Amino acid sequence: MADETSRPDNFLRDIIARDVDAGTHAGRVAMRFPPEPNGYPHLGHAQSIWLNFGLAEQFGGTCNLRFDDTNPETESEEYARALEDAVRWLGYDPAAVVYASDYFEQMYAWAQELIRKGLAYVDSQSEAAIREGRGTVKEPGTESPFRERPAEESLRLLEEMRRGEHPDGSHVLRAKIDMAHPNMKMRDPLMYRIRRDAHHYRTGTDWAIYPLYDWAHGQGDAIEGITHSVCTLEFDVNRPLYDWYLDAIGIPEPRNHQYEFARLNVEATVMSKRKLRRLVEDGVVAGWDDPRMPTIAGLRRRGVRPEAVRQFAALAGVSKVNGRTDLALLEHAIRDDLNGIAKRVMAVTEPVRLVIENVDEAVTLDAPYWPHDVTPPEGAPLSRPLRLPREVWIERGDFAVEPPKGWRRLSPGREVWLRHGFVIECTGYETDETGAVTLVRATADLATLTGDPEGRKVRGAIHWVSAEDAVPATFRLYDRLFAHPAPDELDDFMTAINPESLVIAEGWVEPSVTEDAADTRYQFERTGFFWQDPEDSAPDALVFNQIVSLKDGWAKKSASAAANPQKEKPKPSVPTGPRDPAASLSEDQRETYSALAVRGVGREEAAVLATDDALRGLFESVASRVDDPAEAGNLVVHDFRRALGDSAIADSAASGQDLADVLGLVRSGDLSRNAVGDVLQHLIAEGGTAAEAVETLGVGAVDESAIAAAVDEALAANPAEVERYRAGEQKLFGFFVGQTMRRAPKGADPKAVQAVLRERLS
RNA sequence: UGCCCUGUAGCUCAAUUGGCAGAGCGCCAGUUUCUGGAUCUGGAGGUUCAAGGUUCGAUUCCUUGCGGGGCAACCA
Repeated sequence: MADETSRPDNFLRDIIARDVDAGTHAGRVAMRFPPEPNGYPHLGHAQSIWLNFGLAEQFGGTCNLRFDDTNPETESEEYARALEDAVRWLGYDPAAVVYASDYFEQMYAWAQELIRKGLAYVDSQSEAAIREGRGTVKEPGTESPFRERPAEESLRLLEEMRRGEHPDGSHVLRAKIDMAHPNMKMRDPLMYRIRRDAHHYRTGTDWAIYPLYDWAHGQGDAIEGITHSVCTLEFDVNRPLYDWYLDAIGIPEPRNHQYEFARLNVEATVMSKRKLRRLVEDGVVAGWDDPRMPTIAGLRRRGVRPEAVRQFAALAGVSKVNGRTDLALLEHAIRDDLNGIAKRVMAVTEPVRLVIENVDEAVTLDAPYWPHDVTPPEGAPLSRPLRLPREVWIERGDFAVEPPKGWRRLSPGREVWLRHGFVIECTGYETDETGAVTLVRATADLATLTGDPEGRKVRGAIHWVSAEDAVPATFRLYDRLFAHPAPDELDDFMTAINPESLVIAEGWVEPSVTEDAADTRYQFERTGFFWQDPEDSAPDALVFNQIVSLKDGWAKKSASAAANPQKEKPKPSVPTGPRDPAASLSEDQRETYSALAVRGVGREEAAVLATDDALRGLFESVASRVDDPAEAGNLVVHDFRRALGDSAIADSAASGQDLADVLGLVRSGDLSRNAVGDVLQHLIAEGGTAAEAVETLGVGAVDESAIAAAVDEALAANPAEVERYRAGEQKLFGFFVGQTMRRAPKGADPKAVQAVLRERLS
């Protein structure tokens, strides 16, 4: 696969790399792209495809294409096919093409198992009652009266549901978790619903019940041996449920885990299926493959190549922040891709006739297809003959009766190059009764035909086509579909439609194009990249789609001169003022807080301790052994808690005595403050005494000579920085400390390092 | 009366896991040019959301506040 400009890193790559290094799945990486076949694929899918398949590729892993077809009412074969086409068009080959519906039988067996284990039950409440019972985001739910139904009864009902003996909505299967769970997804989520009369595009009427997303997704991942299950951000609240189901059916570690990233949004377009459908149904666009659509089909018909789409996905990057990517980035990726493969030819989209008065016989030029700075693709023709006769078409926009400042094109009395030809000077023009220019007159300087004679400097060059030889053509000039950067944030996104998103122009193209393959991509010089519309173009009626325009410095300059540049106003800074750390404490907690503060514990630390009984217990245990409550508070609240990470205090093997010993070692100078974290981590995980931990970790006090050696090494390795420091860049001192700490033995005391550094650098 | 995710340049993302705040795109200049493209060079642009705390040292750890997003479908 072609090399994309790859980002230095993204967090998903980091996670996978860490797992591979740790040998978590014996180094295996298995991804999957899991679309629901209920709509046409778009740029967002493209990024997901790039991410999943690309990541798998990078780590020598596999990636499946799995259709998440658990909802028979919205899904179809047609969509599934479009999705698979998109994957292959983007250049990826799935290790396997699979379907969630392949696993229905297995999922059913697991569901029975959950019922037997008392982890699931058939609920016979109405849909409304279930909704009611779920509570709200701020209030706990209530348990269903069917929650304790005997397993045999649930089993029997489920079997009947499966066979279609119960009408839609009469029963559901629910997991038995916790109706008061702060995460709504965990309040006895539904596993199966009845869709008795639905016709699934693959399983037909075999099933009368269908699994819900959560009860299907992780299981599919597990069956396929997926290692990293990547999905979009809104599923982060589903992750606990994903893991709960895997636990419930007994999938052991190492197993599949879910990670979330932010879906792609692009400036001036919409990406939701609903909105895209509205554009099609309201006739705003010509169809799902209209070149203005952000669909894969649209991009494809526009003439964009998969290389550009992949490049764009890579450039856009991956993170957990919802943002909106500049359209300029997409356009850049497209231009960058086409720049090296599109031959340059000439076409005039808005023609006006130019008569060269001193030319009678046409001149035939040998015009290069490629500019000097592009190396042509292998085997590509290098040039074509071009007839330049007395009359040619030029672009209406390239002639001005009264040229504005900075004009480099034609106007009365001025000179320009006719691209590949000679310099002409405008001698006059004709207009019709409305004042519109109908014809431009010029004389050629034939001496310039073979090159630029000494001392002649003509700034501009305009493109043209022979009026005698050119072929008529229709040009579809596409622009952004929406005139607003974020149409989906509007009350009605349809009000933001850009009326000029498609301009159809009738003009002329040079005859050489009729000899090219129909899917040839061109740059029409000074206009943009084009190709023939794959549906509507015919040899005797050429239709060209603009893939992307060229960057137009002149248009930008005139536009920005017109619109008065508005300066961003500085955001008003709201003074926050001093804060009471105890402000959000309850009455009781506040009392505890005050007592701690009086004893000398820092206020921030006291506030933390007041809300956490377990932590406060540990603190008291430490404080009773050292006579400095402030230090004990800092150690427990900051160092200990950080070292603890995600584990619980109860799981810590470190005692109050151990922590007190650590403080003692710091005080006596036997342990650097810098190494406290490592020692604590060791004590928490392994137990033992503080002294032993220092010993095993080798972070004991470091003698002066070793520090001096590290300092010298650090300074020697960064001579330029030393010079800058000596020249007055004081802030580099911290940099040297860091460099030295990295080289010195683990237990080195930064204060000692600084002392040596100061001496060496003075 | 909640829970989760998340705030770094105009935009999209980095920052060797606590040690000189960077890149691409965009923008502005200059270079080059028979494409106002491309190339090449340079530049501007930062209170790392804010205030406290821990630390020799904080974009990174802690606390609180503020902003953005998500969660109450028998959708995914």
